[in-house]
Amino acid sequence: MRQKVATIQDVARLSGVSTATVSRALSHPDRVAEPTREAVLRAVRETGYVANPMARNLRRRRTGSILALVPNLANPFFSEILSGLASVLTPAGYGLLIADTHTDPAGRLTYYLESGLADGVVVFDGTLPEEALATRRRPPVILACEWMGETLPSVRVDNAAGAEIAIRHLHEMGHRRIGHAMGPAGNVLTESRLAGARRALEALGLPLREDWIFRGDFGLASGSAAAMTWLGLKERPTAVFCASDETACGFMGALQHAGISVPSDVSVVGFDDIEVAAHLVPPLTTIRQPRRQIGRRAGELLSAMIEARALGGPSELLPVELIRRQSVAPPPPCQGDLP
Amino acid sequence: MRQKVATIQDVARLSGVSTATVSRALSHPDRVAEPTREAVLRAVRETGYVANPMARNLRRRRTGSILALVPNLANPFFSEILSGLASVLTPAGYGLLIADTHTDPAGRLTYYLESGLADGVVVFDGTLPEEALATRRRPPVILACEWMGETLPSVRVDNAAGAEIAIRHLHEMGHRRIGHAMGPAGNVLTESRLAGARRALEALGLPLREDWIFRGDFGLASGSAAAMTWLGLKERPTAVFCASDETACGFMGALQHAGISVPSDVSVVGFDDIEVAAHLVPPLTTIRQPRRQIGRRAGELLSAMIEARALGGPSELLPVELIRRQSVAPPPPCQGDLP
DNA sequence: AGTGACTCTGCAAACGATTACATCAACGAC
DNA sequence: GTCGTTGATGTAATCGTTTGCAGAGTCACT
Repeated sequence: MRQKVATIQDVARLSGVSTATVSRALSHPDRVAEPTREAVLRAVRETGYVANPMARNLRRRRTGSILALVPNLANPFFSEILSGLASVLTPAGYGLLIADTHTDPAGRLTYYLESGLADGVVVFDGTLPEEALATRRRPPVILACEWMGETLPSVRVDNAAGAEIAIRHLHEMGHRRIGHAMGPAGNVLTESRLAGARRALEALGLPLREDWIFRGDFGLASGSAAAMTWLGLKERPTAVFCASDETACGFMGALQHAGISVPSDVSVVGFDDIEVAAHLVPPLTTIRQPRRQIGRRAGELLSAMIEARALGGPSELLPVELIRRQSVAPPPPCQGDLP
Repeated sequence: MRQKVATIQDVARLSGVSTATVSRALSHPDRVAEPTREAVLRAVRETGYVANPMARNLRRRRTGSILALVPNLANPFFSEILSGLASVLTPAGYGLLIADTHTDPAGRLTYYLESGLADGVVVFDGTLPEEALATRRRPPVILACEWMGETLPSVRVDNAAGAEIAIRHLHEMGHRRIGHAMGPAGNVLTESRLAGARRALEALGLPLREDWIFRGDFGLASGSAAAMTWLGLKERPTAVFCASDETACGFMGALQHAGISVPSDVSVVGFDDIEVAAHLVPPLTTIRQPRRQIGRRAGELLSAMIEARALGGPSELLPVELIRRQSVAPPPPCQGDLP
């Protein structure tokens, strides 16, 4: 029951010109005489003509869309970044195609890159095999948040620096026994936040005890799990730096459900500054990543690469910021410093 | 610096057959003789040939993608639904194109529908002008969560019933003074949750006082705002049913920051069961919407419509469920029932 | 009047696949 | 030996644009 849609031929016939002229009247208005243009536009209005994007793209050898590879679409962390991305891509004439790399079969990934399905790709998943992205005849690629090696351009924050700021803040508030709830093993963010935390602690002359490192995956549940581990500890850290806000939220929640008070009994710092952080009880002190801006810059740099037909381009490091809220307080007096 | 990619012609030449045979060997393997097929496949491997989707789609008169119109991409409520959607669309051979209807200019919307950019559309934004969707020569459209009139098929939950369940639960727990934190005006979800709440209250012989209705927009901030209003009330409801979990979270947070205790001083019920709800303090009692399943069913129904070349199709109502957690308790004894 | 220069438009060739139709060989039945 | 059938392949049209090239007209200047 699909209507037959008007083609450029119909418009040409109706306005008494050739299809070439119709095409020009629409995409290069200044290359066609005023009266002709008007006739064409009238015919366009009359037929309701809209150019077929497939045909156009085939001819122009482009696709008009950008592909975002997201590790897990269900993770709200990405939604705001995608929103920033869309806000710059749409005006630039690109559609945003989204694929979830965890639910997609792995082989599909190279397909995405080689098929010419997109004019450019934004990769949010640093765990993708690097060689998959190294394939030739691929469109420009930019990494957002996560990154790999030095080869591909990326937009991200200085994660290690963020971790250092978090640790130093806890130290300034008097904490000497500091733990860390990690992200997933093998992830660059995990590694560099851990490294930053470790570096800061060493600079302060504090040990990062192995049993104060809680393995996780950035998720809520892994925060709860860390809380359970914390509860079982004989010697507990008085503060925990969580590798993500979600984890911090799960951690605080589980602790409080168990009757532990935050920040009186234990202080918590997160990472990301997701929207809910300010509304938690207590409001979460955290390291803010400018997520919307990450999306925007990724989009801008990528369009520039496409424009320039370049496979490489500049990277960008955006600033992080410590957001002080109420999940951090001086450590409980009874516990004192380590010797 | 873009590599010249292999076309079907190259494969044909290399394997010594016609392009027709190459095409058949790839898309209808059983229609071509065994040895020929092998020769073709070998040539494909050798050249690294991947069919150009633009050309294929042009010829097949399809696009291979589905468009999701989301009111606000930054809202995590949608991420899990989109994830469910992607999980059924990808295996079915469709890409997921996403557009944010709030950042996109309005005119763009009709363009999206009429341009033939997508083989089908999932609309999450019930506030779109209905006539925009009524346009002819549009692809199949399905509404998810929100809905309009009776014309278009939709996948959603029974919002009014959900609201009734919430109210009845509060009533069973002893509450007689019940308020409601609304969603945005003019939204169908807002209307039907409000209507459900009102109906349940009337059935129980309880008034829904005007000053116990807090206007909002489903967001966190509007929850905080409702809390401020609540604090300023002379006569306060002992329980508030919030139209979304985000709002409930903002509401509880702000109340607790002001020293009010949940659920001892006031009980709260949310709507949605977003992931964080279980990790809040106290864990939030809420009405669960099967979000991932909403996405999945929307995808399935939409593919069926596309398959059948039908502009209409069945709607689907998915069940809601009361998730009892700890944000609801009997009302404080001192306040008693209304006369 | 001849000559560039310039503007506007049309012709027709891409773009890269799919597929209706034609062709041809092999085969079995009569 | 002929005919119809079947299966594999090739030929060429088609999808709906964009765009290089060329032709036609106009104008100004020598």
